[in-house]
Amino acid sequence: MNQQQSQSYDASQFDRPSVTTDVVVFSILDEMLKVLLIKRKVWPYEDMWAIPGGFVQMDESLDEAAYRELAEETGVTDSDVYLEQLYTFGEPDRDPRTRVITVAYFALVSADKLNPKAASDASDVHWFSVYDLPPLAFDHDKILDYALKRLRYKLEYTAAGFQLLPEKFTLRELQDAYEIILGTKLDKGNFRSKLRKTDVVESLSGYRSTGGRPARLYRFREDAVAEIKTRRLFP
Amino acid sequence: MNQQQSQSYDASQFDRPSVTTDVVVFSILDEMLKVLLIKRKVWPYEDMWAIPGGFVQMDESLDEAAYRELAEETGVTDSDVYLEQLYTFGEPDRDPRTRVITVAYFALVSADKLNPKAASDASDVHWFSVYDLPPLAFDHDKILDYALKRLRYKLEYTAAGFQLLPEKFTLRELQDAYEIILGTKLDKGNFRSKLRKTDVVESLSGYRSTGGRPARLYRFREDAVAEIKTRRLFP
DNA sequence: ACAAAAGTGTTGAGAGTACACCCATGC
DNA sequence: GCATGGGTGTACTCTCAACACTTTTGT
Repeated sequence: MNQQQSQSYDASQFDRPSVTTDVVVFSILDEMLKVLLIKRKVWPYEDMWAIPGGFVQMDESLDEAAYRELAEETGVTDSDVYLEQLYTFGEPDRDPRTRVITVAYFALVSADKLNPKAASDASDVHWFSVYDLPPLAFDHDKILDYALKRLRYKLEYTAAGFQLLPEKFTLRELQDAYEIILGTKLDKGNFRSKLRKTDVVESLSGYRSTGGRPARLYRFREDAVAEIKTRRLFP
Repeated sequence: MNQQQSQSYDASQFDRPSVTTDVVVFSILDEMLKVLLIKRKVWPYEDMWAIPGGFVQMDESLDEAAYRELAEETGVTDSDVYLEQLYTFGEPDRDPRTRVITVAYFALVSADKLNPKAASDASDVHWFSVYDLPPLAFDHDKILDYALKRLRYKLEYTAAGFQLLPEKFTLRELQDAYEIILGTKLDKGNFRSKLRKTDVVESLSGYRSTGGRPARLYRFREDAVAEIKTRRLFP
């Protein structure tokens, strides 16, 4: 049945799937890459952890639905966050109750933007290290795997990682964030020289005292174009 | 309303959106990058061109729905084609009839795999050059833009482009395909030397006669890992 | 012999990487 | 002074990109 031939076809008389948006929320807490999960209270998968999400309302776009879910769970507003559509999961049997198609998003939130409730350890909301995850409801392990892959990929060729830091930060803190997410050590000198070339940060007048020499504070330049040419397979 | 709290929430009593899959089918015909469009016969957007697609059935996955649509329009089977989920479009007013959420896919099909009907110029099915498109129904211009961007991007760092060629091909034909899609001239020597390093093709015994020296035939190596490390923003 | 297209090699510029060294502060 | 972490420079290697060159066919 083609959409193009459907004037005489009244779709409303047929079964329609439910559509939800689920948001994989990442943040850096306690020097670990963590993800926000919610404990289910009801069948199915009762008492298991799940990615926050909910039904898309008839009058809101998918992005709006995702922002709404994100705000409900973390208290962050649109401008404070990086949100990107990830993938749409639609296996017929992924939810035993009914056909549910889930448009998954992933979000990067700076720890200092989280509201107290989301940052606290309520029994039904918890931040888990991505290296120490509990069993997850539905196919949410698949969604989380996918989100983590995309986050790492994104970080390697864009400046999205800045969304995980407070507005002012030192270069060491920035490098730490990258190392935590990518799971590798980076060279200090090379990290900084490349950063200088790409013009994505600007130095501020302030300093932050550390164990040794105080570190200059920087901030992200809003107008910076922070995408790098990819190395191509074929020239 | 959270999915997690929805045991007592019977979603079926609420309105649900319709969900469709639309497939942007690319092929190389007459040495041009072309896309398959279908002429609408009914309101809305009557007599305008549109990307082929249709409703997702309750017992099929999104991928299956996309494959089914693709087969209906082109006659190609699963194994002959590259198909990838693109993005999900869900603005509330994108279809004036009812709320429709569309999971868009893009496909690469070799011209020699197309069945005669799809390859012919029936009045309601037509291959358009991506540089000479008619006005499109719904938000299909946006979908097509997005698909083209992703196709080019994909081609630059994977070997997906092979799906657009017949099984046996010369290196010149491969380079032509890349030039057509990317819209730029490539250097013959560099193209070939990089290809040699990456081990994605193997030479066959046959030759194809051309205007000058005959060209050796090659085929794509199924087992080849054809993804390249991207150049990273930060080292 | 010459045109046309296949196919290979060379070379300078710039990017990537490892590592050494200097600087400013607290104790 | 010296430990600690911030900050910079250098030198070697590898990739990129332009272009010149050789090879094999048809006419």
